[in-house]
Amino acid sequence: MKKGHQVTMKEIAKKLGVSVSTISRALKDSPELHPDTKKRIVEMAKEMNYQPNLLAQSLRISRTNTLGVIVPEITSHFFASCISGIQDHANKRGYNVMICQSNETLELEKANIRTLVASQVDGLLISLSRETNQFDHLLDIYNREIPFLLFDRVNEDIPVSRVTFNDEGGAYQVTKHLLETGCKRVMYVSGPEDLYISKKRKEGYLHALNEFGITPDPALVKISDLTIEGNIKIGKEIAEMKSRPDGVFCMIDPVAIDILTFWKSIGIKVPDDMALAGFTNNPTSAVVEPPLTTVAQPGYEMGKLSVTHLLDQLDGIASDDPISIVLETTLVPRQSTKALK
Amino acid sequence: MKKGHQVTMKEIAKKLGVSVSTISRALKDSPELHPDTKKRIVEMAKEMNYQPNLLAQSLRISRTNTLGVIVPEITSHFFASCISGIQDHANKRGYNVMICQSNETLELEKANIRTLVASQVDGLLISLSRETNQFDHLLDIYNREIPFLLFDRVNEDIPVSRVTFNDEGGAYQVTKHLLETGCKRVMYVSGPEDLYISKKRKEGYLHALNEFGITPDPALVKISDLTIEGNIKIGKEIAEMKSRPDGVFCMIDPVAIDILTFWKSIGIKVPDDMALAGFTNNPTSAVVEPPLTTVAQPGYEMGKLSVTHLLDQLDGIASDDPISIVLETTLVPRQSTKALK
DNA sequence: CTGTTAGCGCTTTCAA
DNA sequence: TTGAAAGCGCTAACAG
Repeated sequence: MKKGHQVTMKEIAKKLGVSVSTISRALKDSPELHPDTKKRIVEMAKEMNYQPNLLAQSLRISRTNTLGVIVPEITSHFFASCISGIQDHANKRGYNVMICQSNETLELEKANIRTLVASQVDGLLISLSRETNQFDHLLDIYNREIPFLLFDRVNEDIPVSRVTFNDEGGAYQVTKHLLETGCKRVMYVSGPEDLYISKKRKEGYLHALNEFGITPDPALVKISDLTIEGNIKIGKEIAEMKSRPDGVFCMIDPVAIDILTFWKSIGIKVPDDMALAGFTNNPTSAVVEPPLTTVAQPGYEMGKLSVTHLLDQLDGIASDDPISIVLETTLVPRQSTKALK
Repeated sequence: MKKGHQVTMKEIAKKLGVSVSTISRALKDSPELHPDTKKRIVEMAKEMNYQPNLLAQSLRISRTNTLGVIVPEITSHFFASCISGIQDHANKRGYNVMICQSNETLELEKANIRTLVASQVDGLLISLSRETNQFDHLLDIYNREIPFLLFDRVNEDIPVSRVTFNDEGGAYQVTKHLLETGCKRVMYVSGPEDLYISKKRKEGYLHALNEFGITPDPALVKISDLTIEGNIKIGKEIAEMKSRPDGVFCMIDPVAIDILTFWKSIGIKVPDDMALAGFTNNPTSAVVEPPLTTVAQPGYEMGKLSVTHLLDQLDGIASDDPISIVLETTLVPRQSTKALK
């Protein structure tokens, strides 16, 4: 398919018998033009349906007014919300956004960075893939002074700004809630151990246990690979334990939901047999039966704060020194845990 | 923040004392270069961490290898899946993707088109907003010969390719299913009437009724504005009808789920009091209680087919003549409708 | 085998 | 008040 030709300033200039620079000036409403010329040009531009070529502009000023975003996957409601927040607020400040997903692989994450950088984005907002356990690609763009920050899935060794939730605090809240509603043996189902959130949420879990004077029991920490099969496997293992926990806190909602579904199929009652809680507050968590106690993470807000901070840095409103923005989470108690007495 | 300077060919050239075009040739592995020079250049480029400037390349060849995508909202699981399919397969063919959301408004849809066109995307994949009831902006890009197609939320008056589901067929399947499982009075809860899918799904609904020799009852068609409040209002109206339907088919899952939740709160049992079905097969529909009978629409597949067709047209593999691609849907019977005898 | 030149569309000095 | 010229980074036709 031949792409339709776009009108250029040159063509308007020829049609009107003036120079290209005059067109340029007229179109950006320069004051040093004769009103008549300006009027003629503006009208002609409209008539010919002229649209500026952002590519050319960007090349000239070496700025694209475009930001790159890399998320593990777009179909996750949480990341979709982040993207939404990023996009709305980037647009508000005159920026466009290019979105890529790493599909949770290091390889694609690297490739995405390469393309976005080649596309001359003015900055990057990155949420790391599950696989990302080495950071050369990030240090590389850091050394090349390409402005970027990390959000949600971050790493603490890269000297750039980070936007995270208070994962430790959220996990503390929900574990405490389980303990307050009568659980004595609370289990933590984690994701892969080198994930930032796996660690942070475990800290919160341990913190709450400690506060209640409970010695952590290694048998009460399990690690899922976060696939459906992996989650169900954990559900099964728990069901078959000689001495089961009476409350289970899962690192993310999908784990809890998979376990819940499996338990229902084998007749385990939640919360009577075991209480269950998740983290993230996915839309799904509200409609399962029983509705799942979880911790709300405002994704849109995270996106908004992230992009705002990065643009503030780009625009010189904020200092270039890395900062850490921590968003608070909110406990959402539902029927999958018992009520407070 | 000052953006780090990107190495250019010019700088490599100066460092090596050769001309820029030699650099260019070496970097694209031109055969007409002395192997030594080539080697020196490639090594130096690597050492200096050279990355080609896609902007400059694009400007030169008047092609960006970038596609624009406009969806009503990214946080919908269905559209997120479409995007995922689009992105994966665009990348596979060397294209990047810029995604925008219209937030279901005509105004943003227009603005998005403007930006994407100004950014010189090579083509557009558009799913119309709910508000879109005039089409000047589409005719405009059509007249300007910018390649694009419509998917899912389409309009039949624009002479471009369309990718849709067999909405009529899916609605027929699910209505038939309700009738086969014993319902006598099946209601259709539609969205706004000028929505393409509202119409198409109604046709399928009427088709099934007709096949079962049932005269459509205007009291058995309701229209929701698709907000939570609107959906609940419909749920309430149904509950208060003197002669209720015994089966309700909702145009999209969220409507069914909102109604289900409301009904549960007032003690109406599904499917015993009334059977209920949706459309789309949102992840949520599988985990509500009872699980919702629905019609599966493979979003990823739709994205994949859409982008493949558009790229085929761009690459001259497919004809420029508009075609209509229709994807089949699958009935997913679950417990919110009674079982077949 | 390599350099020179021109040009993609636009903006911005510098001159007139 | 307007035009000419240079340049953003890259490629390709043309010349050597």
